[in-house]
Amino acid sequence: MSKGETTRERIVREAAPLFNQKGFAGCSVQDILNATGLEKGGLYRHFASKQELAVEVFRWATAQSQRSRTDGMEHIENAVDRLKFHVARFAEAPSLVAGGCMLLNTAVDADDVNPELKAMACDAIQRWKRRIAAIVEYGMARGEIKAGTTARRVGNTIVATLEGALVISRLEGTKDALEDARESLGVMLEGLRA
Amino acid sequence: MSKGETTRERIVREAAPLFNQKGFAGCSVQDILNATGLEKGGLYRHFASKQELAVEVFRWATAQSQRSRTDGMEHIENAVDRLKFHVARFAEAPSLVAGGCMLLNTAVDADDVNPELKAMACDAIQRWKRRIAAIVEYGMARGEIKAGTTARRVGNTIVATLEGALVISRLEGTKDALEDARESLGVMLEGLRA
Amino acid sequence: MSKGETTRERIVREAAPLFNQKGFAGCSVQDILNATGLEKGGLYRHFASKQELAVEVFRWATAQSQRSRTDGMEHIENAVDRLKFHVARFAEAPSLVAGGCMLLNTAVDADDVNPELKAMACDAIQRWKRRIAAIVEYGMARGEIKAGTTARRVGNTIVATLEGALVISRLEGTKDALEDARESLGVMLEGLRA
Amino acid sequence: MSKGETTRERIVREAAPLFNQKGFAGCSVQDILNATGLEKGGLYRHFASKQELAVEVFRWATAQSQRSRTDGMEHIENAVDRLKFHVARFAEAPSLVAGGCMLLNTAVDADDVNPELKAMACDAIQRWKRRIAAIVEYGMARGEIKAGTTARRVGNTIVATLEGALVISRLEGTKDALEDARESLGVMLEGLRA
DNA sequence: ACCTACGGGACGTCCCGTTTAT
DNA sequence: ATAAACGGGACGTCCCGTAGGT
Repeated sequence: MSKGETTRERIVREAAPLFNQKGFAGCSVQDILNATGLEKGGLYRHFASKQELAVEVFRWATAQSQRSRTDGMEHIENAVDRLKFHVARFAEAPSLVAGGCMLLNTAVDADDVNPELKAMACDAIQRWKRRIAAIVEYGMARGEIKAGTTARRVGNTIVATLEGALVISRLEGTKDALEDARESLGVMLEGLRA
Repeated sequence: MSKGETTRERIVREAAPLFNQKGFAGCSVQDILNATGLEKGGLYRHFASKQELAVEVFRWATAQSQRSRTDGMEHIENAVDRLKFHVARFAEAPSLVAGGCMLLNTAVDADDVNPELKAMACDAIQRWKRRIAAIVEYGMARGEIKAGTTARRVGNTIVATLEGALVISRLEGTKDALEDARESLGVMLEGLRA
Repeated sequence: MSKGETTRERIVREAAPLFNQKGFAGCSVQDILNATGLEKGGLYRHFASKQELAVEVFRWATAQSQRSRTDGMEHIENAVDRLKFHVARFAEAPSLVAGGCMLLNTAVDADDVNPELKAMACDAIQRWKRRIAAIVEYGMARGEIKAGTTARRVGNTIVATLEGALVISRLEGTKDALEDARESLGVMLEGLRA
Repeated sequence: MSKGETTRERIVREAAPLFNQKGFAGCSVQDILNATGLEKGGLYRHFASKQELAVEVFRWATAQSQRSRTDGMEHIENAVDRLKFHVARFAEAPSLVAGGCMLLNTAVDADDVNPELKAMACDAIQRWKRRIAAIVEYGMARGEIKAGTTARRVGNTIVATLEGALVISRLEGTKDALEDARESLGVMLEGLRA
């Protein structure tokens, strides 16, 4: 890996928590320079604009967290158990990058203001939901989950509840909300068993 | 109401969607001047700082939305029905101010960056949760809800799921997520009946 | 005097030694910000460009040093004595601004590179020479100086010798060159007496 | 002379006027590349840094001009005449490199900013002054110059006056100042005859 | 010796939030 | 309530000097 690539990657990694905590508008290029120890020239060699860097950061963070959330999941046979495992994973380690779930933060931050990031967030959340729905369908095919279950609804509910709970958790400084969400989702998922 | 008070209230009302859509850092004082037709001096006569205005906006928006979400609710006798009504209300009219639920937006926007607003958001969300929990307890007292139900968990779950679903809905531009959330919460609430 | 004017003047005063010591190209805007404690916006409000500031600095420094070099001179009746007084003044206090005579420094710095500053330096040096020539002519009119003396030559010689000596003095870190120049010019001026 | 040495010397020769006219800070490496037709790599093969090149340029220019100013001087027997010849030489051909006397320019440019070049300029000017003083002493020994003449003062005066006059001349675009300096120094030197 | 990559940092424009004078 | 003044600082472009690879 060339020196430039190493630097570029390092910038992304070190900028991620800044964008995630301060938001796009609230995070200045200077903040990033301070964090990385670079100067303007050093940064803008690698990214054409703050926007381009933010996009790269989002892409990187999303890839990171998806990997961490699905790692080891495939070893669980039963679909319901697999979904419960996924929920538990999130409740235990909800964010890899300081500042909470970058997906949710970006969704809120970019919504009315940054179409490019908004589209990426939308895409990422739909991929996540589809992954859950796929497990539900797989479970129905295997007869582990009640026929007639709406896969899409399960996806929406799990994602919505977990993300909402994370916001509450962070606000309160407790894991309560995440634990309660896990519990409630657990009840819901048990109710799906065939 | 004096002329000064009217103007002050008008500023708050017209600034609310701007803060809500662009976030605190992303919304400039100039944006507010453009929206209100005032000049800088005119604005700073009413508010000592952008921060003070944002606080006022948050206070106003929170009061607004609480009123709208509880209006008429007290005519419903049964606790479970009352909770379902509350959920439905949110799913139908999730935000009064353009830009989504100001509570959630502020929670995400202010979290690592604006302690004053963060504290207010935390406070508001806890009041909301407590109101739900109170209904659960009232339902248990009246024998409408299973004894042993964890009131706090119901509050966390309803709030988390609704807020999470709203973010997804806005991102996707569909009501799907909100509808699915309502459905899932409906199932959960039916499960609470004694 | 308004606050802005005060600041503007302060910038000029504090930038003067920087330009004088580092030269126009060698003195960065950042150097000036550091010295004044201002930020970009604060500086560029008062000056449209680094060039404009440099011009202002030169104008100010020139006015300063002319005043200091002619102060009290007019009380000396005899023309030769007046010239000797002028020479002594320069030898004793050759520069008010750190970095040597701004006139000479600018002449050298700007010569092939900054027509605007060059023209100003040229103008200033000619005014200086003309002032000396005027004293010579006044001395001839009063019969204190030999008829037929070339006033212009006296001006050129005094200015050239003093400026050259100042450069040598600063280079060597001694007053030797300035003292020697004063002595030699003294001999020359005595030779002019009628 | 190897090809490498030729190129190195060519760079020095072609960079000299650039440094002399623009100053060290004002002359970019790119300027030198344009003048020499080299690329960055080609230049840095010969010089470790811009500073090293500047040093070499100064050394070269100083040697050049000393040679030209003393060439043929030794054929003049009488010390006063020899000094007058030296003065005349300077007045006629004051600088070999475009941009004026590199010695003076460097002295002014480097003074507060580049200790290495400053030391070299100081050294060069002192060697020059010492050469003049040596002629004065030689003249006194031969009985051509009044006993008791301060050799050092003559050196300082000649160098200061010539250098000062050159600056004025270049600024005004006339030879006037140099001619006047020659005339005045001539008078002074005649006054030294035993 | 060329060419390109690299990070440093100068420059100036624009807009920000606040204060002040009117 | 307006309008201008004020200083802070964000942004991005450009070029700088240097280092490596070819």
